[in-house]
Amino acid sequence: MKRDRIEEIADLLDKRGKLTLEQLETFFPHVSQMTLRRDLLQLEQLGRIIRVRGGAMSVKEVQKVSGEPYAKKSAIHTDEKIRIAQKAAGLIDEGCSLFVDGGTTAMYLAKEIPDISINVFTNGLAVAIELAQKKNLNVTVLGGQVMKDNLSTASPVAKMYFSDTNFELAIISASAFTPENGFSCGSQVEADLLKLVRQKAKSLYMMLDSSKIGKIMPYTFAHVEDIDVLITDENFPAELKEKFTQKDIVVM
Amino acid sequence: MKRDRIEEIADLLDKRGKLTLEQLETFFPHVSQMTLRRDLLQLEQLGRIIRVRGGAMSVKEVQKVSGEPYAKKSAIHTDEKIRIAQKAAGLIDEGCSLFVDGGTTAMYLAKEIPDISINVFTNGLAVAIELAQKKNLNVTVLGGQVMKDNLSTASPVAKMYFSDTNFELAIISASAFTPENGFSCGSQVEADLLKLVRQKAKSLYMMLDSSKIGKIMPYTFAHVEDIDVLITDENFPAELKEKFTQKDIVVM
DNA sequence: GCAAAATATGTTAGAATTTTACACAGAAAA
DNA sequence: TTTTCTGTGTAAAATTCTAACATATTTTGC
Repeated sequence: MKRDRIEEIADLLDKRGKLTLEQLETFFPHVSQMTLRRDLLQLEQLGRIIRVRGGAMSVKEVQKVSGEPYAKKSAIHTDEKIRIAQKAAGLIDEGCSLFVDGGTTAMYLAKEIPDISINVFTNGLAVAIELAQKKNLNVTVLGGQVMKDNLSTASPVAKMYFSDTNFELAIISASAFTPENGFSCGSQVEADLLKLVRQKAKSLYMMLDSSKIGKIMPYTFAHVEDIDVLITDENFPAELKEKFTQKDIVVM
Repeated sequence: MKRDRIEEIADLLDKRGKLTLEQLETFFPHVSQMTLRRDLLQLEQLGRIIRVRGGAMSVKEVQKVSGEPYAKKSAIHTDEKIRIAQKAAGLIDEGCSLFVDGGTTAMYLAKEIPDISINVFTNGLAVAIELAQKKNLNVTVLGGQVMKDNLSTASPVAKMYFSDTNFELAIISASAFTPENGFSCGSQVEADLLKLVRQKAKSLYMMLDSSKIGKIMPYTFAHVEDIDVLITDENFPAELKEKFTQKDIVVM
């Protein structure tokens, strides 16, 4: 219930841009002001809002003024991505080793991953930082040249890491998808890395919000039959779902 | 004069991200707090900053993804560290390759590093993200297990990176220093990494704020004679300075 | 299933910040 | 020169925030 309330506050703030504590109290009459304050504090620590005198405002609101590449990108289709991330997080079992990519969807996943004893490998700096907050979790970041647009690393050197590391599960996301061209992204080194991940992981879960369907990016790193589970939102077309389920791929 | 002051405040905020009123007062000792408040109000109305409790933050800063427990830690001895970082940043030439560690002092250095064409290697995630904001600069992050307390990576695997990379200069900082025990830190893998850096770099610059003098941490990674330049603050004891200059080490 | 621990919440007092109001000085305008 | 306006300073008042503790609720470990 706390989690729900905090999500609701974040949504409200994203919608309204700015809210005073007084306003928040009318929205949540059954909890005390202090609780709302504490909720705001948490949201601030998550980086989703900033607290100002009297209340708080959403980070998105601030970003309207000027657009930093990464932050801006992660502002679109927030709700879908969070829901997808929640679904994905539910599939993670204690004790497992998994790979998570460095995209914006993965960032939401990182926030949803429970604080249990698991090993996570990632090429995303922001993802790594988010995961490092959790006590029981072990994070390893892949080294390499930092790509400025999405704050993830990708380099041929990353292969070296994989020679000594193992993970059962990889949860990754794509920038684009069509049935013909498969899952694709905009960077060749990233595609190379993800191909490697695909080969290394026993299971491959793909997160794909429906806004990416029908788009094609230059580098394909996986096809329909390569994945085990597709995690998406309600707007995912039924006829496409067929294509996956026919190949025994779970769509959720 | 009012216009100039307001511009200066805006610039300061863009650089530092966040300032308290108290800090602003030390920057502008000749005007009253109330005047500064009024300045901030104007900047807020212009959309350039956001006023938060205690002070204000630049709009740019809000867009950052940075990790919070880390941010908290970096609040102590801020002013000294910034001054040290500024000195260090002044020593960086265009076109060079350098290594920067992942500590809090390094974080300030990252903010001060000019946006020129250089290659930077680092094991600090927050440092890497900060540097990734700069267009002309090329950042490479060392992979490895993420240490939760300081958001940097350290792993034996990092050595692999060094086989193929070269840098003339390393600017690093220590958690503790005594003349007898040298420069030390709290993590063995980090110490190993820094030793490697020391060997690899042609020049080694050490940032050390005076609060760290006299402390001893478990793992020493460098001694007095290993470094080329020591960058410190005004409170650095004169008798210690002797020890360095005797060995032809520049203290600044 | 129970006890212990951890987490979440409520209540208050006190601290800190911000605002308001008014006074004063100096520059610009009449 | 006088008046007006802008910039500034001072201090009290209003508001917001934090800290501390008490209580409830949930989770965890056995």
